[in-house]
Amino acid sequence: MSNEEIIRKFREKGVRVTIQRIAVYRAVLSSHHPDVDTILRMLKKDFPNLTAATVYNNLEALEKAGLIHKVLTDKGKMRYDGILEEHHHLLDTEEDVILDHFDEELTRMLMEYFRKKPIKGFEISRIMVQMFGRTKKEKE
Amino acid sequence: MSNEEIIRKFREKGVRVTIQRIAVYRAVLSSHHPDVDTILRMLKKDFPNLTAATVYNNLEALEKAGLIHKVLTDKGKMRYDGILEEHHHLLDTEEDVILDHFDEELTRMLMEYFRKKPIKGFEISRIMVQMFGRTKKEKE
DNA sequence: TTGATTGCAAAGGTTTTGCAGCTAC
DNA sequence: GTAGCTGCAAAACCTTTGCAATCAA
Repeated sequence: MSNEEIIRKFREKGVRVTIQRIAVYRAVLSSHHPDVDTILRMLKKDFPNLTAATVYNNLEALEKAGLIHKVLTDKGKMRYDGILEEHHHLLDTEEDVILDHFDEELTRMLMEYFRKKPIKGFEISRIMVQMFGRTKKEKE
Repeated sequence: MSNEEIIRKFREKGVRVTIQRIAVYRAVLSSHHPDVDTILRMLKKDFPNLTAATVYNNLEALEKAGLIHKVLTDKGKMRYDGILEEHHHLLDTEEDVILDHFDEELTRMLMEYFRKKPIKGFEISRIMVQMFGRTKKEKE
């Protein structure tokens, strides 16, 4: 994505443009669920003075603007996701594994369900289904 | 629940019985998604020497035994849930609050959905929907 | 008896905060 | 000009670990 494109996106969302913020955004887009430390390491080359505080600040700003999503690992660590596509999780109850599960039909069905049957006193912004179970062993 | 009942449950699951463990289990059952600190404070009266380490140990043991569930807040904090009945969660993205959402229709709809459209290579035993969003302020 | 649990203290790791100087708008 | 951002250091926070004494089975 070109810088101009990113800057346009930021402006659209009322997000201030700084080179660090653009870099953080790029880092999230270009890697798979990075955590803060990973992002820091990725950007240290270009921004030797960059610190965790700034990365956190920017991730928060980008998330508030709806440009990225926060994902929590099973251990409660923050990771970030630049793919805004809704997805769900398969959690292995024995092996501590989380798998992404993309299922547009499911997502749509749930959105529709809650549109018809809203929850009193709660405004939903995102729905995620967690399926607990076991990964089936494949015959070999 | 009587002590005898709890002890029977523990034995059934092969969980060692200690008074601290019983107390931690009671604390989870009797409160809403408590975090470790809340449990500690609840039990300090009766167990002045109780420490976080022991609470963590016991929560882990109880979770492994399937007697309670671990839930992660939107902020990545561990909370525990003693309700094993199927239900869903509303997670406040601002306030570190978890609300239970009982909705049999939703649960049934999802079970039906996955019965018709099973996930290849994964056997579902429990489905939980997490809805992230904001608790709406009531007009006063 | 022996393997698990407790409680204490300390460490570990992640995220947040305060603040002075700087920057985008 | 001013509200917001950066970078630094320190603090805050939550969870885990090591270990000696104790306890359940």
